[in-house]
Amino acid sequence: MNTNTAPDFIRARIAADLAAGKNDGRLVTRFPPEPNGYLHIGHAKSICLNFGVARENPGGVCHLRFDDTNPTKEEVEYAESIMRDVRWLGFDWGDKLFYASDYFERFHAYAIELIKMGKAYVCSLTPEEIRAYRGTLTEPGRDSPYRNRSVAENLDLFARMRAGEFADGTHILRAKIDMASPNLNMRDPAIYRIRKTSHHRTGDRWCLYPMYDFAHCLSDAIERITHSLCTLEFEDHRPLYDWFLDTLGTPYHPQQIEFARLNLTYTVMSKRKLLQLVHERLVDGWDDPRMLTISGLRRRGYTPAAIRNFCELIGLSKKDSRIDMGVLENCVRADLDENAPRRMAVLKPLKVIIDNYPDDLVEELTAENHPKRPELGTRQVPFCKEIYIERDDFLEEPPPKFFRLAPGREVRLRFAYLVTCQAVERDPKSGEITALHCTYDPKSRGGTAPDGRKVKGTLHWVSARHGARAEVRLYDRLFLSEDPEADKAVDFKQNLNPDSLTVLSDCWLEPSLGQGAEGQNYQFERQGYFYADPASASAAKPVFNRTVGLRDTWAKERGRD
RNA sequence: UGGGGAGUGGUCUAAUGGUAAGACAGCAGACUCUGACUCUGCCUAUUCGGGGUUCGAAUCCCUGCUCCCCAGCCA
Repeated sequence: MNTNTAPDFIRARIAADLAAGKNDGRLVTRFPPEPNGYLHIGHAKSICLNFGVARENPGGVCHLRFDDTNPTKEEVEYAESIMRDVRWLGFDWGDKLFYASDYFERFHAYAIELIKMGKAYVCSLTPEEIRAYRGTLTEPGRDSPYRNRSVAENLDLFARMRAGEFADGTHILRAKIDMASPNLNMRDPAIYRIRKTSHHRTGDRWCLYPMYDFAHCLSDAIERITHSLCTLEFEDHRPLYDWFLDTLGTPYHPQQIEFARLNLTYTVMSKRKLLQLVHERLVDGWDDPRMLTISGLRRRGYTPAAIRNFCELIGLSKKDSRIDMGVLENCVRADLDENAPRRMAVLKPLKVIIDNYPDDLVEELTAENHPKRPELGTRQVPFCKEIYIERDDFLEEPPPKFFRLAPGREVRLRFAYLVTCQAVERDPKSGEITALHCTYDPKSRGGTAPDGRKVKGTLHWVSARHGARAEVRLYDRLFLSEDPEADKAVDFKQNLNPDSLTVLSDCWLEPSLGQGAEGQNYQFERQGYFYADPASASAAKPVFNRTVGLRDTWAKERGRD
């Protein structure tokens, strides 16, 4: 699918490193999520990169490492969902599962080393004071009054911090770097803060926890990661990443390389905002099919292959960009077109009575499961005098180029018969069309007339006497504007699309779809791809989620008037 | 008027001093028992602007502009 064979700048660099014999020819990457939320499509890009690069190179390895250094935000539920999602996407970390929290003792030892070198100190300023001392983007910061505490005093204080003698926020351990650095990250950044919170893995063993900048580079070094790939916003953390490792003289010094994170139109990607949508119940949980989380996409009916292909297609660079949602949609269409079995389902039913069809006759007609893959076989679909067709497939006054059903017009019922509309039945009060009367050509069984006459329109249908009733959920984009976060003055939730979910509860499925379809992808012919919602398996009637509609040039044509 | 990044068709990505390529979108058509799929053709960039070096510049130099990130005891 991706015809552009040129490697991206990261793969090119890795290839060069490998060719130059760097890192003894090893290649080790890592995917380092914080277990503070569910994975989304943006993480998929990183997962495909890190695991992909490892898979592509002989001997390459990718670690899954939980960056669990902040117990106030992290939960096991998240860690579990992350593992499930990475696996579902088709990647395997083997026995390379790590937790930053497993290194807490080593981090602590490194911190003490820093103190002994005179490169770290306990600062007892309040958070507000620290901010004031930090200076601004254009003014240098000022040294903390605690900056010159003796090594002995720092050691003592740090020990007492660990022992739990101090309350949250009263002291932190800081690196002693340069309060005048133009890079704010270098103005004596925090290394350890006190958090009397129990951790999802270490319980109450610790009351002080390392900061990201300290923990991440050390974790990478401990695991002997060769290429530490992260997003652009960490670019100006790289000097700090390098400072810690150089200052401590770790046996190994990984290379951090940054790339642009994924943005998509009509959605938000930050975990913080997704969490808000979940907590404020604006969506139906992390796996709401409108969410661009991995679990949401899964429940929507996306396939791992489609997501992987998408990640490959969009490329990799350092340029801020926003990918059109249509690209993602095309990727599932492509996968499902090839792999999803076809079925017929009527979403907005209109009854059709075939007047010249025997009252009690039921015929089992043969329908192919996939037009291009005969090996996927056929199925039998019952046909009788009363059927449903799609309301949109009939128009009393058809406009030009409309070649579906209309009074006096003949169309084909897919895999069945040619029928001609003879009369319209309507509600005398409302005038609403309640049913159509048609006649069929008995000689057109299967869908072709022996005289070879052509009909332009083919409609899908379901037997009104045999079909299974179902609920179908149609999803539209979650937000109204391409970039819901564009206007910083407006809450992004103001941009939510009120019509992002449409529930159709009077849908009719061909009988083969009535039960046991959960977790299956189908194409409902002429409509789109649908996924039998596993979360609704116990509902009274089957529930199908629309993954994505078929490309609809007729709708486009209509949209022009 | 600090620091770090980035600017190539509508959108992504490639071309790494040798004369702008691919994909998606769009448009037109062919095919069709899915107005799908597939196929064909077309369209859109003198590469953010301005200078310079060079036989030759998207690539190198100078200069200007625009956008993104950084002032958490978040990651």
